[in-house]
Amino acid sequence: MATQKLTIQKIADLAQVSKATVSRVLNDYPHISDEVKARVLKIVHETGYRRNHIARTLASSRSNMIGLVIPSDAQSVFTDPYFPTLTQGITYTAKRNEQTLALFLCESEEEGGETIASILSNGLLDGIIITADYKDYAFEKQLLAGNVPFVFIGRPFDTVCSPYIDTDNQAGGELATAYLIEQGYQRIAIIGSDKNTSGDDRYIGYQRALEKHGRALDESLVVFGDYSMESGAQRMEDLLPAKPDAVFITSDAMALGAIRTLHRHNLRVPEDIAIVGFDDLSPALQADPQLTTIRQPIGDVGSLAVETLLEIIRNPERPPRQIALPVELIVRASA
Amino acid sequence: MATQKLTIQKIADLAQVSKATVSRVLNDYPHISDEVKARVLKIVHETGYRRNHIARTLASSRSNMIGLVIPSDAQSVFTDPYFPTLTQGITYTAKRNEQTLALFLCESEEEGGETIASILSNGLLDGIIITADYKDYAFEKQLLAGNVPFVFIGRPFDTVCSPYIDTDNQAGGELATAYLIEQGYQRIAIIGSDKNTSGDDRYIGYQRALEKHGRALDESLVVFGDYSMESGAQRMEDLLPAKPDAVFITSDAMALGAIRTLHRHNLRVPEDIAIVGFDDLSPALQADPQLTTIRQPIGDVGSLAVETLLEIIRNPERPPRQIALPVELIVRASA
DNA sequence: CAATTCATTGAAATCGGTTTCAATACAACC
DNA sequence: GGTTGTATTGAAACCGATTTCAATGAATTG
Repeated sequence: MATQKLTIQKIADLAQVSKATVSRVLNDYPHISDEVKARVLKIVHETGYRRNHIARTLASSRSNMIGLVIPSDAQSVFTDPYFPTLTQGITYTAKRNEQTLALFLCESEEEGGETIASILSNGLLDGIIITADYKDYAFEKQLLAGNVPFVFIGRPFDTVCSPYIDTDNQAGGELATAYLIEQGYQRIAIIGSDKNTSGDDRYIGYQRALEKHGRALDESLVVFGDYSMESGAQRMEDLLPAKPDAVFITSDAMALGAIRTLHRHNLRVPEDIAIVGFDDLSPALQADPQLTTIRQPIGDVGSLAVETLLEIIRNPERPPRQIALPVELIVRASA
Repeated sequence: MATQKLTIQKIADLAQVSKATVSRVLNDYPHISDEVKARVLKIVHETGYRRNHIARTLASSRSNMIGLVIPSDAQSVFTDPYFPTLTQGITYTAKRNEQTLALFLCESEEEGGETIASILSNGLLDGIIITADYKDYAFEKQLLAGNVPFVFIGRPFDTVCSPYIDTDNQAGGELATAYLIEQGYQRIAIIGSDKNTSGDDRYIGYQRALEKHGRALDESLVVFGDYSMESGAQRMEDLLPAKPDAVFITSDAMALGAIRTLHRHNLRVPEDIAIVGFDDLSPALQADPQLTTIRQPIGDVGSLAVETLLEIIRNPERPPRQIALPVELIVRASA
């Protein structure tokens, strides 16, 4: 079954038309007689011909290929269920739009810059999606200087004009905290993250909820980790002397770690300390008790990023869209 | 900073040589005078010129791009930390070899077939890596019929001649079971998986260890799940009437679920029932107590898959390599 | 010194498509 | 009937590199 190489020329010969006509048929151009169209399609079908992606790209300067750049340290891509979920949403929507997805993981800032430089200049990709959020973005300048469309996932620090898709972290923080207040908890702590914009926003939401309910901010109830399980365990340790009766923990992974710490101290969740997490990814269900948490539509963020990117590719003039998707409180057993 | 489009022709003009010469310099061909070489490189450096990847591919029919195909149902890619870890190893090694990685997730058998058909015929990829293991592979025939090099990850059912990289699941099963035997446990159960070759192999290892130690196989101590946390929880429930004092659970995620079931029954790990898992991915550390488990070098599997694939691409004649990487027992608190 | 080899370079073909431009044919209009 | 417009098609240019082939000149050989 030696699939001998089929080119558009061979198809043209078989159908007794020119290459140009075959190309037009395949690209669904108008002004082709039904007869010719049928003849060409028949041959294409019979032979199983498929256009060479590379040649199409070169000629049309549209590759139908987009990139996903994840400039993150090895550890978190590994551990954090955030990335698989996101990737899932992206690949799914990319495929639905007949886009091939290229994946770039970068382990250092420098490597990220190099990766982006190479993408910008080698003409392979129609556009790129970049997970931002936790770095002060030198990349943004680089990207704006190039002419490859891009969309950030998560709000980059200090961005003015770049398109991004994020979740509504402030609303999430407020929702979580307000829920704890309404449940009657008095000393509501937060384990936040000060390494990224989402962490900042969730903390802002926390503050806003306290304020709205006339509660003062108690600095001793505020600590910051880095979203990882380990940091959750440690920060909870730091928090115990302040005797909180509830904690808003800004990632489920940290919540998992925190619960372990509480168990070690023979404190029960939620009887002794209530917990609300953030993410609603797998750790939320793995926790014992299962977490009351804020659900972020991570998959949708990925989907929307692809759609937004494709829109920009098609219509580069449009002003950039900056979107924050709504979040939702999921009540389970931990609060 | 309008990066006006640089082509090899412009570089050639600037350096006052022909396109061909520039190409040779850039590809490090021999027989170029040092003087010309230096002149060209200087211009290239000054202008920041980079070759157009697409054009190179078309002309040389080498894209330096490989694909990773994951034909898996949505759920597991999402949940299972196996895939991120694997992907990590693959992207890392791909990058080190200056390969771009394209990612394809397929949610159904049919979609997988279509994806592979398209890869096989559109000339974009130099080769592909496919995660196998849990499907009876119609894909294998399809791949063998095409002329794109490939490597499987995990041993496909019934493969004869296809190259694959796997971990030594039989040895792992034997190691885990033997350890439990040596620790003096008497009624050693297994929660296996009968949906994939790795599950079969781990079960074979379990049987072999029993046999070597002169223990009879007790059917009531053998149940099968599907590697997921939920199935772990359920199968453990099924297992309790048989009163095991130790369980070899063939994935850490299942072990996590199983431990939850045990806790619900007020059974303690490892005092009442000891557990050995398999994988040594994040769930192993999230479990309480942390899992004694079999470490699979998943990242290495990914790396090796890339290297093997590149070797095949360079040298298609070589007979296919089928490799099983060694595993290792990691002793923690659960047994 | 003529003949041969070898390093160095450029012109042109090539990869497999898309797209522009011009040509033709046929219908519609004044 | 001549003019205009429009649908349909093909020839050829083009995308931006690599690679083949031939040409040149210098170095080596007999």
